[in-house]
Amino acid sequence: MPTIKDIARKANVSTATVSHVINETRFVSKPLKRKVKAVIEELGYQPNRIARSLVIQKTHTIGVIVSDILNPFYTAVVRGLEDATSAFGYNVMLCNTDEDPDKEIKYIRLLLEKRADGIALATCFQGNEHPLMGQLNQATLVTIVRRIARLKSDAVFADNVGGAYKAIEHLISLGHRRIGVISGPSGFSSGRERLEGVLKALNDHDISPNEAWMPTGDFKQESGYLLAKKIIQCKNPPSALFVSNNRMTLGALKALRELGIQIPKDISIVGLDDTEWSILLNPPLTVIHQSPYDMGNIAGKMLLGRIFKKRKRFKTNIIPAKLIERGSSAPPRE
Amino acid sequence: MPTIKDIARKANVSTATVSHVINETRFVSKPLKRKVKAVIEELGYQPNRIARSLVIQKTHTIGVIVSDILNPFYTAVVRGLEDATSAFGYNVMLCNTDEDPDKEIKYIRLLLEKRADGIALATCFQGNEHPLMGQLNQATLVTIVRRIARLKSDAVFADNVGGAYKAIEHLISLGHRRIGVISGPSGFSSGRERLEGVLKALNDHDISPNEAWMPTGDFKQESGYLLAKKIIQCKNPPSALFVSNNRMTLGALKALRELGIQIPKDISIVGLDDTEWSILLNPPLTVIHQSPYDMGNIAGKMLLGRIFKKRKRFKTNIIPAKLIERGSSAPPRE
DNA sequence: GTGAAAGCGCTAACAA
DNA sequence: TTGTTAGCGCTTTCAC
Repeated sequence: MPTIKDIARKANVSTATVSHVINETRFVSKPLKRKVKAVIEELGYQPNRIARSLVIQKTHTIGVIVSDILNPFYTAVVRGLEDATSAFGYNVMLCNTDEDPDKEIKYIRLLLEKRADGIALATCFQGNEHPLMGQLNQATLVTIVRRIARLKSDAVFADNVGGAYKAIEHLISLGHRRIGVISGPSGFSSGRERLEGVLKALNDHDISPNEAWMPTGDFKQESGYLLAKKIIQCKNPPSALFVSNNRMTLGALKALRELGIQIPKDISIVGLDDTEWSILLNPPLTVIHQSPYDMGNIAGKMLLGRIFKKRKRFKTNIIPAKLIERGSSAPPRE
Repeated sequence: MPTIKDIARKANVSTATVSHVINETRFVSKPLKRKVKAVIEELGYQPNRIARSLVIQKTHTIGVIVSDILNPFYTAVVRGLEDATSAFGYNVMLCNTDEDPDKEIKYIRLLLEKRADGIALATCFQGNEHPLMGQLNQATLVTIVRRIARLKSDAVFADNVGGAYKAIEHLISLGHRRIGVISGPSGFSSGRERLEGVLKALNDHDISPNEAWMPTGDFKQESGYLLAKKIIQCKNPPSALFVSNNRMTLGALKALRELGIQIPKDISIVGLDDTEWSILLNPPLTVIHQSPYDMGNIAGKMLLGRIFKKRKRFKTNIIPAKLIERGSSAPPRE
């Protein structure tokens, strides 16, 4: 594989000249430029970006860490990030943690050692701390989806409180007062804030929450399945159910189908996250849409902004959530 | 940011020794080792893998090029690839082409210049050639999903012929003889081979294909939508429909719903690719499952195999497709 | 057991 | 307008 030296030798110029015609970083006369380009073509020269990165201290690589790309929410986040950054010549390194803290640590270290120019992190650590806080604080970082309270960084989150509030408000406006909720782990800001929105909405309408209808899941399909069954099978089930993420919604819908529950006749359902299949269900699913693509896209832009301009103050960007009313929510039977 | 020299100086050893304790690549006495590690810890040293890559000529990076990660099929492929390679310390660079040849070219060049150790390519070029054939032939490459006939490389494909054959055979076994098919572009091996499987199955059962029921789409949702409408609205519509990829299936299902067509009463449906929502539909969707996760996983392993062992002969791996019978296919009305 | 130093393939300051 | 060369941060050969 030819190097810049081979090109220089064969074209009778210096490596500096070759470098400059490749990067258009200083004037080179027409004839020389032509000759260099011809030799590059002839030898099939491919500049070595590793060497280049070592010198310029930039890799044009962005790392993105999510729990699982198979979750369409994260798929969209990653796609948004890719679109935002690839337009500027950046590549994205995809890292799936499967909610495994060890994997997250491993990946952060790897991205740091590979000198990624930026990292978008949807952490799987619950709580306000992160074991790699020290290094993260020095990195070009944007935290996404889940907040790490003690970490100073740019951030992009969904409006979890608002989204959950809208879901509950919608059900209340339909006449429901017996409302079940499957929430997520309170260790995640997303879980905590969604529950907060739920409680706020209930409180604003003088409905006191019923513990039996409000179990906490782990954001995974299986727990949506199990908890939905539990809620339905309790002596006095609610007339409406809000499920606070798309995996658990999937599980809950499976449970309802198995139990032969009719939606929305027997129970109204509102899910969190719109998906490509929401509209295909019978009835189509009412959801809170969180705009994951936009979240990723904005995260990418914030990262680029920081890489280019070196802003000082950190910014947090809250992406609005909106209610999409479809057939799975209707007034209660009574 | 400290370098290996800083560590060496502070620990009173040579850079060679530091390097060797980091990589465990030659014996270092206990005391020295301890001291070096202490200094590394103290300064928060993070080895620079860019510099390392330049020397060892390995980046531990795999590039994967697909048309769109938002398509759950590719999501699964990428996830499988990531699992296979990350276990060996590799990172994956995600590249979405949106079926845009220019983007594909750009990404291949970029991956080559960044010296990715391997590339998994699901091309968007139709036909037997690839404009970057020369460079691809020298790269560590595995072609996936879509074949590039003239390219010599390892390969992983679905059994498109067999999958489509099973779909049609299933419908025939239910009693259908009026079978519609929405195929994909014949420029893609996936489109061509699926149609081949369809025709073979029809032929094996002495059914002559009806052109009016067998339009060719472009693998995108919109074309599934339009073509399904067209098929349903023709004077003499079929009693069963096979849709040859998941995007077009999504579109076709939307069209049927709009037209108020009952599945499987009015028409039986078989889709290609299982999805997380197939089972939630009413009725659940009968599909041909292609094991995209396995495809990605195997592609990753083949890449690693080639990186480690430098095999000489190329291998092509055909992943079997299987029929998953669910409620959307049933005997015809008559 | 350990160290000195060449070199991986580039960029860019400095010189001409 | 172009060339020389130091150095980016590592690995590894060769010497001791």
